[in-house]
Amino acid sequence: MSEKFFNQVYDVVKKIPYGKVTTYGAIAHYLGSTKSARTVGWAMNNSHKYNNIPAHRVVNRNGVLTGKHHFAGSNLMKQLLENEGIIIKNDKIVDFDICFWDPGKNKK
DNA sequence: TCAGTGACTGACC
DNA sequence: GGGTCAGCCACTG
Repeated sequence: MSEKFFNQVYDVVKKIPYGKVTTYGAIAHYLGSTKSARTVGWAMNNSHKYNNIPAHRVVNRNGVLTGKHHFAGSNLMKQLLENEGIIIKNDKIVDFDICFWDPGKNKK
């Protein structure tokens, strides 16, 4: 089923620990193909209808908050991340290398 | 049904 | 080192 891909994306995002972030590519790679990152993005686009998806913890490979415009406020995504101890500067995660969380590392 | 689009990424020139 | 192209999957008109 195609919705399984979405379900897996949501499942991974929900497993992101507090104070950690991941990338579309990491999720896509975890699900099979790094090139499926677009679909991950589309899944996040649909995630707004779910209130248990921490989409603010998902950024692109540069650590840039590319999806912040999809939140209620442009600074909401930044505020949520900073609230978790993540430093944001110019819509970009400063200590991205430290905050990065790889889904594969958490694989059961 | 076909074509276009999207919160992306990697490879190529 | 920067711009362009193609691939991925799902949704919409």
